[in-house]
Amino acid sequence: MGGALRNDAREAKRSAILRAAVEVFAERGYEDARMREVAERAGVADGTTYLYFEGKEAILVAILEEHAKAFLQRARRDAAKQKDPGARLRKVIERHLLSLENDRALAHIFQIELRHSRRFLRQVARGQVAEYLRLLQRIIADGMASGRFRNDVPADVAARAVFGAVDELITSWVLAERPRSLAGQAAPLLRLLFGGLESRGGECK
Amino acid sequence: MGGALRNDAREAKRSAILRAAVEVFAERGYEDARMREVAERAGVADGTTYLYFEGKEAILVAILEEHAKAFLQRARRDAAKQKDPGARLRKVIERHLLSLENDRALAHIFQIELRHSRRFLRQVARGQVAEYLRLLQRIIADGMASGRFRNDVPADVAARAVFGAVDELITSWVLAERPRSLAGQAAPLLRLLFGGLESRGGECK
Amino acid sequence: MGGALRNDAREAKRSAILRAAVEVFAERGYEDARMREVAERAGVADGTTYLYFEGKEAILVAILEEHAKAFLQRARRDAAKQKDPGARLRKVIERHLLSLENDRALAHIFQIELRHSRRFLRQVARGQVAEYLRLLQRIIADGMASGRFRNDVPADVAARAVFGAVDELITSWVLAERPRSLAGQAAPLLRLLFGGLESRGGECK
Amino acid sequence: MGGALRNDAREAKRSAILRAAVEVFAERGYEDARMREVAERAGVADGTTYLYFEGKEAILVAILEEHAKAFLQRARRDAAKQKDPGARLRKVIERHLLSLENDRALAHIFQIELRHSRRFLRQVARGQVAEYLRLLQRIIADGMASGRFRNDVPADVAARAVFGAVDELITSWVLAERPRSLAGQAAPLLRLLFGGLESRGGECK
DNA sequence: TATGAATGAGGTTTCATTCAT
DNA sequence: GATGAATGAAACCTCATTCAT
Repeated sequence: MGGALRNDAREAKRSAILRAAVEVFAERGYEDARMREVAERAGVADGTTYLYFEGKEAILVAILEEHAKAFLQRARRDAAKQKDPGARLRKVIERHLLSLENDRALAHIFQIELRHSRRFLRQVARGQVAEYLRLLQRIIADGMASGRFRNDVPADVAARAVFGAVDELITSWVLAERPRSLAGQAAPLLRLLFGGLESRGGECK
Repeated sequence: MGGALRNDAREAKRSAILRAAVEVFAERGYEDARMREVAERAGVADGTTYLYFEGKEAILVAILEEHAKAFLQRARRDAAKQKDPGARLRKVIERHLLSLENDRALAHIFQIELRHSRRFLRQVARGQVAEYLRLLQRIIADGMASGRFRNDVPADVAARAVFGAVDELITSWVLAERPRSLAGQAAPLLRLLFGGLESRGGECK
Repeated sequence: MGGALRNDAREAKRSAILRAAVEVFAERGYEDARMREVAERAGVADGTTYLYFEGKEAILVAILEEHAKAFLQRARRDAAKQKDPGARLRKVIERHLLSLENDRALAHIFQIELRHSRRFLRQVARGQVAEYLRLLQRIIADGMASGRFRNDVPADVAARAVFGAVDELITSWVLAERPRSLAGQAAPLLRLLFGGLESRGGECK
Repeated sequence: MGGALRNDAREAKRSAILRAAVEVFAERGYEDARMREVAERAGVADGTTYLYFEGKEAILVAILEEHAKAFLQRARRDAAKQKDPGARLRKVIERHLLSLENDRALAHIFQIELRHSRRFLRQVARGQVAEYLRLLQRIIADGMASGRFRNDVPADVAARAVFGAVDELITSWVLAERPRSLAGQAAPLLRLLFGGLESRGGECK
């Protein structure tokens, strides 16, 4: 019980450090962020951060994994609730946009700071993205199997295209001085992704 | 004649430095790249790089601007040759994919190293992207005006979605250990972008 | 108690750095002095010096201010003990000569290294000199008021002349390969400053 | 004759470089002065300065030697014209003050930039000062021998005191934002140097 | 467990000087 | 002689990380 309490305290401190890091990384950028400032803002001493994380980059990794994991869970749960692949995809994309619109500092980390170096991207960030891409790909493949989605495009290419489109919208939003609501762009984006650019000519009824 | 270096000799040295920088930046990443190595590989002394560029970041900017400008020019010229907005868009996207597939180190710089920091992105890189987005948006708007493209999606959202989809494919390719041909992915991507995910159901015969 | 360093330990380290700097600056000259050597001689790591001082020039300023302040205090206290302006001036000058004779490395800094640049002189070093000149001027003005000193010479000119004479003696001493005792030159210098060059002819009995 | 002409041209270029250096050194300070700016202002190419001087410091030395030599010559000639040691000393000091008041940039060099480092002072600048001190000392010794000057002060101490007093007045003037005429301070300074600080009491009628 | 003072590696850049033309 | 492009040595300082307390 004492252990549980101490575990709670430990967890709280860990969270404080992570949250402080999200803010500082978003404000100054990862490279220009100072561990000292992270520690200060978390209300702990410089050295204490190293009792919770291996180092600066480990904090970045932890931010990524924690949020990515949570997002993927929610996305999977959302998807599971929908029968139709179209609805599933829609739900996931909406979740994606909403998750980041609700936390701009975190969005900043995800869209920009996590894309620093090839090494980092390859070893860490893309692991989570790959996971996400697999989810998208599975939904799309299901849609293809059911005849709902076209099947003359490889599912992995489609998944990456969908991800890229969503991702770019979010990056624009993060970089904009006066961003327009992300959620508001979900509908047109989905219309586009589902129906494509071309107008469905009158030849079809 | 004094020391007046012929302009083409100067230009050759400048190019050598830029090319060396592309390679070193791609190999080690911008942050881990050493100016010494850039100079060495360009076959000049350390200080010489500073006669041609203000500093390390200026080299990154020069790489961006030089290639982005050239790409935009080619893309505009390509587009101008096509009457149909659909063909125009297709041409531009193909050009985009091909340009980077032909120079993997450069692709690396464009997809990863140029996205370092918010400051850099906002002030420099996104300037070029914005230019490119405007080109896409114009083509799409034309297509909408002519009835070729659907018009229930804002042209700027569509442009960003298209750019994002292409961009993500390239990033995957850059990060892949054994990348599949980019050009080979152009056709399915275009099919998807033009026609959307949904199968044009049997209702249309 | 955490890492709270006792104040005297901190003070000791600060002093060690300052003393090391006095020596290195005197041996190599400020420009040729290496921060690494200062740190080494102070027995701390390179970076530690920057925990105590903002930078190299800040160390030079600290040397100046610390010693100048202490000297001025002693000089004022000395002066206060004397009733007669003549005795006051004598005391201050003797103090000035002795202070530097006792610490040749420090004298070197004061006579030479602190006079580097116009900027430095104007902004920093001369501030302390001005303080000292004001002390001299006040004593001289007192002497004039009391009839002890001639009053056909502006007190500020007299103060600068006195300072200049003392200063030059010290500089000569600092630069000499085999310097003669500075204190030993105090008496003749004072005789000269008080009585002037001209012999007080026999006409005065 | 052709050689003479070329010599003139050579001499003119040498002078241009020296004058440019005086200005740049005075404006920026020796350390912050750029050889490029010296060359530019002299109207020659960077490398050309090295055909006339060994390097940057050699230019500083040349400035010193040229002007010091000329000054010493004039001072000696002035002195030779006067019979009385008092008048001789007065003439020399007035010449000293005037020479520098007439060329503030040069005065800056002499009072500040030439006092950089111990090495420089010892090896170069002080050589000229020593020469000057010898002149002063000789005059003073003459005055002592003739009974004009007191002889209870070593002539070399007196010479240094006189030099120091004059030197300090000039330094103050160089550093002052709104300097008062130097020549105007000659009379009181001389009164002080000759008569000393003490009022020659009424006992002397 | 927490602290925070201390560490020390590491790199961009400047600029006096050189030398091929 | 003149040029000016090229050279390359050299050092201050930062800051992630450690570890004695």
